[in-house]
Amino acid sequence: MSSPRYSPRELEPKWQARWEESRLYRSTEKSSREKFYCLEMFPYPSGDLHMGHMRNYAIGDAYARFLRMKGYNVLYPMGYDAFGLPAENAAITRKVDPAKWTRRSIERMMSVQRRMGLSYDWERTLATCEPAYYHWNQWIFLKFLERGLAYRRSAPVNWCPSCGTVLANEQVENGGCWRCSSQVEKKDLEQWFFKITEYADELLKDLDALENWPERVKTMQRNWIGRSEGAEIDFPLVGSDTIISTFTTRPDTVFGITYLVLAPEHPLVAQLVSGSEREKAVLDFADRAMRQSAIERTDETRDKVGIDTGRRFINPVNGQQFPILVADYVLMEYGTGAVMGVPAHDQRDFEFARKYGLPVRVVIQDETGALDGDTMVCAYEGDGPMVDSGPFNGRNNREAMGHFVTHLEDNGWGRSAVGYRLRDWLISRQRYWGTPIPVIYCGGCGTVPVPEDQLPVLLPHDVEFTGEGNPLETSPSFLNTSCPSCSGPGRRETDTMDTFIDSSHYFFRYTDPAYGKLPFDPDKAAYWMPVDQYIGGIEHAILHLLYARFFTKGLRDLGLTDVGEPFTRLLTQGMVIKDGAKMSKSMGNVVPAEDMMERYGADTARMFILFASPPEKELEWSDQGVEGSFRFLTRVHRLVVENRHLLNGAIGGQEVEDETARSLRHATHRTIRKVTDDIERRFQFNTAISAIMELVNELQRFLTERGPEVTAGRGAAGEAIRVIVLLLSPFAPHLAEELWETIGQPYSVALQEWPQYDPDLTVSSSVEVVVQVNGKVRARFAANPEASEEELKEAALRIPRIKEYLEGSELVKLVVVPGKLVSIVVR
RNA sequence: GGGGGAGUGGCGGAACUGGUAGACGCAUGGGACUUAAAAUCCCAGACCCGUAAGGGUGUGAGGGUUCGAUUCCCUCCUUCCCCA
Repeated sequence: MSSPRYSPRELEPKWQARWEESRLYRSTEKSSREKFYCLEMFPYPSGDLHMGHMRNYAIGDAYARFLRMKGYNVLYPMGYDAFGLPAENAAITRKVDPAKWTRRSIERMMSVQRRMGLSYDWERTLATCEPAYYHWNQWIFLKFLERGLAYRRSAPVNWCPSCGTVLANEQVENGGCWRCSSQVEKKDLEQWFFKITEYADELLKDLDALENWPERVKTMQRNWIGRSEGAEIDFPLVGSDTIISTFTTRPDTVFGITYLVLAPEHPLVAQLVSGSEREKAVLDFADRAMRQSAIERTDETRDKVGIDTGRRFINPVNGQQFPILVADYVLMEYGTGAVMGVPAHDQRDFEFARKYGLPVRVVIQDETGALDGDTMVCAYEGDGPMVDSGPFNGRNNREAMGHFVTHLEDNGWGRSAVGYRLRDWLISRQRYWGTPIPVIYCGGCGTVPVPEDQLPVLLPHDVEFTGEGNPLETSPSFLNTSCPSCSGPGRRETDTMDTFIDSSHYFFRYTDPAYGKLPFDPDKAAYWMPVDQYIGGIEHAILHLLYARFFTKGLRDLGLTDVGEPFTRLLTQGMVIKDGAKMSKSMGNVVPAEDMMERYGADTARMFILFASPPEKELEWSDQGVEGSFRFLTRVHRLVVENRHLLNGAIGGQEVEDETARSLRHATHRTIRKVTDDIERRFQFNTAISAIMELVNELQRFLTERGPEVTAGRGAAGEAIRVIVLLLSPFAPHLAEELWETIGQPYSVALQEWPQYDPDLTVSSSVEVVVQVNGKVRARFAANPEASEEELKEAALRIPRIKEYLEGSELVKLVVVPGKLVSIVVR
């Protein structure tokens, strides 16, 4: 019997066209089925679809297809995170319009995604660079402004000299720019911020309820938010009314304070030394320190440098006076920009105090009770009884912690306080290809928001891309406008928004991407949100996932949604590796997705990606492995085509079955159970695919044994074929669709119900039981799975080989695990 | 420096609740088919000793708990990620 070859090149485009034309994957809210929102992190359209993308989509699509067959009403959309630097750089170097460049890239990206045969509802596609989308960035900005969640202030900011723009704290990695790795500088600039710190506590607390997020992502977010409890303490200046406030997590050490250090940026520095003979020296020092990066300044291996201001303060708890210094290792961004020095109980303070000859005063003793500030060689950071601490002497420092705060509060010296590492989100970018911030500056009225009915503020086209400065400043038509308030001349804000704003609410927009009244239709969002399964790279563990959570809470507080957390379940996929290194252009080890599909077809590529590794782990690329997946699909294709006549008869149960047929049916039903469980509960596609391979092998053995006519067990074989096609359809949808038609079933395989297993057919009639003697496997025997402990014990002891082991020895212990093993201990 | 993963044949990986380590696949060796090759199909295989039956060793290293540990606990090594 000859059969047509498996030819993905013909078969895949054919089915893709058919799916599109029948609008097979369109989703609507009008359904009695339970909703499921499955989402992949949308890509930045660079034009190249790399293996990381492909892996992301192969996982998401398999899952979405599985859920549809399981009976859910699935929303599975795709869009493009289309603002950003590469488009603008192309404009500078090649003089192409960023909008055109981006549109072309999106088209290229989309065509590869279509070739993958992904089951997106393409009618919901969006691109964040479209005015219909970024309109809503501006709208949300205005609402945030009204509520005080957006504000402008001058602050020392991270400046990337190479990108020519400022960066948020989250976008600085190891002191470098997250995009180009250039060393980040500090600059004082007027910038727009979003007040994410207002939600710091909620963002932290709600992590606990995200049961289906990877623990490490939650840990990373917790560390990033960095909540710490402690106290804010006020220190009066000697000879002045001025007060310096510091935050500390160790109020129990206040009696050990021997100096105070200010950050070079601290606003009081200039005032403190004004007119004194130290003025010049201190200001010069501060100037030099500020020019260094935060990384250099806080490097713990490096010598700390400071300078005395000559001024002194009073420690309110004991009335003693100590010096105030300025030092480079204190940063203005953390706490209040002032740090109390307790050298006896903080190693950094200790090193600093020894270097500058500052006193070291022990207030917590260790177990020897012999700590002495003058002789100790390192700080004691442990716990113990308090000494030299007034009313607290003799008490344990940990236990007294709360009482210290009360003591401070009662005397008006300070208050309990909570500190966060999280800073407000700096959203201004001095770039063209982003969302214009909808604000106008008027000589008379000051900063005036653009009225809602004048949105969107569109990006102008009369701009020059020189590579220097913000291109928006070269556009007179954009720059010059009239004040919405007094109609006088006004000047538009030329900063654009951080593109992470675009990705902070796009998942709401998918629920109705054309909606014109608000960022999204509240009713539709109420139906679809939250996202039930989100899939993307671990690199977004902090940035995007934190911003998106913040926005969701912000939108909730605007009354647009009841949802407080956007993503119920999160899957972070592992990287794609080749030859032991991350697949990247710079490594030169990239395997282009398009080439893969050209050679083997989309189904093979998808099969290999899912089979080679579980989704969360790294995936080692192997060209030979791909070959293997292709061989498997070819084998399935031939097997089904050559045996399609078997489907004409009855399926299972309705004919006399011999033992071999019965065992094939068992294999079929156990495979259904295994594959379902692997996808649904374990999210482990590699083992699901292995299970299908095993069933294919089993079926092939069966058919070879029976010969082409298959007199007995036709039903069992037919059932296996049908099940294989169905189980395969989430992973290799084109081939499954083709084979489904081949075996005479109605279009489409994607609309079929996921096969169910018959529990009776998953129970085997016999299990192999292992007999261990002193922990070593010495024999095996077949037993009834229901056999009692007593029966198994007797059966094991009857085995001649086991008898030999027992001869001349004393049986010490015997353990029986029903259905599994008998373990015998002898001496 | 702090926090969190990971370490299993030649390779990717499996072993889900402490119960037969190495499923499935790749590569390899042997065989069938073929004039030949490709493709396909069948068989073999952790390592060591042994013709074999069988025995011993084995999940990064060392120790512990247990009748039994890839799985739990302690110490250490290597590596990756995050934060400094």
